[in-house]
Order: sequence, then structure tokens, then C-alpha cells
Amino acid sequence: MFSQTEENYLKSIFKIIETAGGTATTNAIAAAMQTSAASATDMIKRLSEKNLLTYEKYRGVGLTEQGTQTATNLVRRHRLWEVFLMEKLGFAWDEVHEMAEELEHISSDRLTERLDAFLDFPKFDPHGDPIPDADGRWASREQIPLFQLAVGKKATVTGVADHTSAFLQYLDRLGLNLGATFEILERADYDNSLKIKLLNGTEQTLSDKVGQNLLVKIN
Amino acid sequence: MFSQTEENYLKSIFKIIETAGGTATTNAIAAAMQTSAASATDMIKRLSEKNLLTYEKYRGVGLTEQGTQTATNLVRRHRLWEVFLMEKLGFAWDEVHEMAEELEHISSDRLTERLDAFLDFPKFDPHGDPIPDADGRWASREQIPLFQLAVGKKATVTGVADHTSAFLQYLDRLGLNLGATFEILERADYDNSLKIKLLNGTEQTLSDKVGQNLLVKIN
DNA sequence: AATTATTTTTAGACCAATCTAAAAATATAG
DNA sequence: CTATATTTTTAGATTGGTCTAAAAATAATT
Repeated sequence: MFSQTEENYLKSIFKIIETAGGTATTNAIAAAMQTSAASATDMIKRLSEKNLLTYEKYRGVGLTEQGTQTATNLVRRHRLWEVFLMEKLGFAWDEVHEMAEELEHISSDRLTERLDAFLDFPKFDPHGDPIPDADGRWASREQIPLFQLAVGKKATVTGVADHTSAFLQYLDRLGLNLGATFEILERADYDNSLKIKLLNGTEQTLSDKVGQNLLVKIN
Repeated sequence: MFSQTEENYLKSIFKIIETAGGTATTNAIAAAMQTSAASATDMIKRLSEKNLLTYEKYRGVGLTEQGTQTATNLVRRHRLWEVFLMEKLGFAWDEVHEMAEELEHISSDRLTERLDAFLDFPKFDPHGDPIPDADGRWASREQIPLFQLAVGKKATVTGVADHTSAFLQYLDRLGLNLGATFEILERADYDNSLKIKLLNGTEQTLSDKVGQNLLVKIN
């Protein structure tokens, strides 16, 4: 249907619009794809000719109905494969992204649906990000960044805002895997660092940066 | 490492040399890839520059050590994914080939090895074809075409020589899945057709063509 | 409002993979 | 051993995706 490159552009544009809102600029797209603005312009033209993007020169791009649908489906495939790689093949959560980047381009819808069933219709991937269903509907995740929580609250790790290996491995070392539960003991006003206590009794001090990027559910 | 096109050429060349023996001609390669001889020549040059093929103008091509290794690894991945698609996702044996054609290009060796373990290190794929191990060694399949069997013998289906959907679906209808056991009741000298009896008592008449393409193990 | 800076697009070139048409090498036939 | 047929290679063009450099449009500054 579409080339891998086209699909990757589409995913980047989808993400930009999702986070920045409104329209995606040529420069933002080029940066996300780690290429030149000239190349991005070329691809934007191609994708808008295929009715995946709405495009006005110098005014940025938006996604059409079909573009949104295609991008959503890519996200769905990517996250389902991530679940597969972790749950079934035993990979760690910082290893699965690259492989999923390749697997998401396998086009068969029947494969996607059977994989979904095989995995028991998961609603969230190993990073806590929601998996859209076959009709493109998203489960809302009731999660907030840790730093918004008050001292004394108990919380459970449900996801991350920073998907880098460095962060994920650091969390592993801290014992903060997906599903880990802890209590906030105190907050230092000086640098917004947090002291927490895990279920097994170990205490940890978390920087403001961790507090920003760790997503939790209040218990 | 290599492009999907390069990998597909390599696989075709591997298969040609495996069956025809010796060297693969430009025309044979072009036919297998459903393209022109000119395109095949181009790709042959590219692949021999990358040390995957031995090539002398007008004299056909052979595989280098590295070429054989790469092609074997592709066959390994393809067949492992076929096992996955059938055993874990429940696809029928005539549906899995196309999807495996895409999945085999996923490059991670760690993924291949974990998939192999997840599937319990299968030695044969759903069509009875052997799966080479990580070092490129093949399990020998002790299977012969049904037509070579004498009347009165009992046999078990272990594979097929014809991989078309038409044949596989026909076998399904006859009740001759992988692992099905039966006895040869009689052979008609006139057209080499065979009458067999399955374990559940049903009798079937098989044409010579089926006898040629159905691979079995003697019980 | 005029100048400067930034963003975006165009122009022209390149590489991988493909094609058609024609040329060169090899094989076959009389 | 020529003449013909077949196979293979070369030449030149095309498409998708990329690049650099330069031009055009928009935004920011004074």
C-alpha cells in the first residue's frame, strides 16, 4: 500500500500534531525524520497527492481522515508487536522499540487482528502507552506525571513519557518497573526531588527529571 | 545490512542452485524474480560486488560462503515465522507464505533466536520443509514422495513438494493434514492413482499428481 | 515600513532499482 | 564453418527517496 518511508513520515507527522496540536511545520517534520527540509517538502507533496495530508504551501500540514486512520493503525501495530516481544519473547522494555519499528510495516490486517487476540487484546503497551483498537479508538489512560502527586500518596507505575533506553534501564535499576507500587515520603522544595518507599521497603530519591517522565496512577 | 530486494534475489538464486545445481543463469534468475534479464544482470553485479555471489560474465553465478550463509539465514527466518503463524496465531498452512515473505526481512538475529526458543526449536516448518539451525545446519528429512510407496504400507504426511494454496487446500479437504496417518490399499497401474484409508476409516482416491507432491514418512 | 532573519520551496544532482531497445557473446543448425 | 537463434550485457531513460545550494515566501526587529 504505502512504502516504509511514507509510513514513517506519516507516523512522525501524527506524533507532532498529537503533541504540538494544529499543524505540523516542514522543519518539525524534517527534524523528526532526521533529514533536510527539502526532502520533507518532497514527501509532503507525495503524501498530500495520496490524500493522506492536507497541505497548503508555507502553512504546514494536517492529516486527512485517511491519514489519521493509517497512522493510527501503524501505532496499533507497533505497540502490539512491542507487547509480543516483551510478553512472549522476554525482551526488556528498552529493547523492543527498534524491532517494532520494522515489524509495524508488515501490512496484513488479518495478522494484526490475530496477534491482538493472541496477546489477549492488550489496552496498553509495555511503556504504558495506549493501543488503539481496530476501529482506531483509544483507551484513555488515567495516568499523570509523578511530580504532580502530593506527599503521602501511594501510586503505581503505569508508563513513561521518556522512551529512551537510558531512562528505562535507570528505572529498572531503581526497581520502578511497570506495575511497581510505592509511597511518596517527601519532596525537597529546593530541587523538586522526591523520596519514595517501595513495597519491599527500599527507599529511593528521584530527581525532578524522573518525576516529570514517570507516569503513575494514584492508588 | 542488505535491502529487501537484494535478499529476495539471494533467496531465488539459492533455490535455483539448490534444485538445478551448479550455477544459476541470468535468465533463470530473471524468471524467478519475474523481471527482465537486464535487471537481473544489474543486481548480479551489485551482489557480486558485495561478495555474496561469484560471477563470470556469460557464465552464470554461484554463491559465496557469505552468500550461502545469508540465504540460509533467510530461509531459517521465513520458516520459523511460518511455524509461528500456524502454531501460535492459528493460520492455515496455505495462508502463511506471503506474511512470512515480509517477516523474514526483519533483521535482528536476537529476535530470530528468541522466536526459535519460543517455538521450541522446531526442525520442520508447516509444509514439512527443514529449518536450518543458527549455524546453518539442516536436519535431514526422512521423507519420500508418496508414489514411491508399496501397497499395504502405512505412512504419515510430513510435507509437500507443491506449496500452492490450491494443493494445500485440496489436501485439507481430503483430510491429509501434516501428521495424518493412512494405509495404501491399492494402486491402479493404468493411471498410477492410489486408494488409501485414513485412521478414521474414510477412504480416498489420490491422483498420480497428488502422489508426486505429497511427502510422507513410512511407519 | 524597511531591513534582517528564518522557514519553506525550487532547482539540479545522485543512488538504487527498474524498464525497453539495441549490441555483444555464446550456442545451435545446416 | 558460416548463418541463425538464443542468452546475456550494455546503454539510456524512469521513479522513489535523498542531498546541497540557491531562491522565494513569511516572520521578526528596529
